[in-house]
Amino acid sequence: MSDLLRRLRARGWRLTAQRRVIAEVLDGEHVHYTADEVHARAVELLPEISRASVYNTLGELVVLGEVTEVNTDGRVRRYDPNVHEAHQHLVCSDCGAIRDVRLTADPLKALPEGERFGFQVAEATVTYYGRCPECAAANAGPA
Amino acid sequence: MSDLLRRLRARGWRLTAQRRVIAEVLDGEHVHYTADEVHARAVELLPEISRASVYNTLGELVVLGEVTEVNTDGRVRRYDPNVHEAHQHLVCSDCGAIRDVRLTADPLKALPEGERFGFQVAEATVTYYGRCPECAAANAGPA
DNA sequence: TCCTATATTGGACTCAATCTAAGTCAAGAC
DNA sequence: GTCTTGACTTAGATTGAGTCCAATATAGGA
Ligand SMILES: [Mn+2]
Ligand SMILES: [Mn+2]
Ligand SMILES: [Zn+2]
Ligand SMILES: [Zn+2]
Repeated sequence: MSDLLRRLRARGWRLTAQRRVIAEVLDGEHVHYTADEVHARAVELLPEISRASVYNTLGELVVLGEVTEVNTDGRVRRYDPNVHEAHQHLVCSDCGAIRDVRLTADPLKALPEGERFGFQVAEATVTYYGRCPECAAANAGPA
Repeated sequence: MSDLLRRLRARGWRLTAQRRVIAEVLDGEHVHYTADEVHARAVELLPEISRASVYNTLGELVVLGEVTEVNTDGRVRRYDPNVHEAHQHLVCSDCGAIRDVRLTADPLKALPEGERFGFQVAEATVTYYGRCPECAAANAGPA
């Protein structure tokens, strides 16, 4: 993701080894890692990288709009580098697996003016929940 | 919410002072309290009630389908007693205020078969984000 | 009233996330 | 190429929501 690094450079970012490694971990589509998962993968490439740097860098990437925070389980936050293609998420209610999905209708259209209460509505996130094929195969009954 | 209490009784629940008080706090529509907010309000009515009882009871109410968990900020979980009317949430990105909203289209309809990846999709949650009128009035610029 | 299965309690514990203070180094200036 | 400096990184402490548990209390049936 030297594309990302180039953009960050243009924004006046100091290109440190830690930031390079985090950008490399976040390279690839359809990735939704937690901060600790990013850290674990970053450590493979740069053993001394600290958790704080991972949190700092992820937070800055979110502010810059290069990554978005996703929370599908109400517990851990995940980081999604796929900001170029508008998409929503489909989550397995058993195992937590996450898939990117593209909708055929704009969710903002489903919120009528009379239900906006004077808000300047800017964004909608939609999360679908269901059982994935693997979990359905592994277990016929409920979780 | 003696309606709720009656239903819980029918389910074999013991009616303790703590559970009565929690049910009373959750009475009323359009309420989205955190566990600690429920606890703070419950303490007004029953000073010795513990945080553990609030968490236990909220968890049981969720399992029984009498309350739903809502997470709009990726941090704290909130508890929503409005399970009788299907609705979604509109959240102020400045102050976190939450409004219940009713949609004109079923969000499940917007997820085509080709984007379901074999999942048995059961549910969708939609959250809208924007600035509420109060925050817009208080501050013209961004947060 | 008594009994006991069930509920409550305080406090310790977990874990993600944030903060702190001291040390490090990228990159612009020369 | 070397110097300088403030932005960056680090390990460890701290916070705060949420969980767990052994001891204690009690709802409600016998
Ligand atoms: Mn995604
Ligand atoms: Mn609600
Ligand atoms: Zn699954
Ligand atoms: Zn607001």
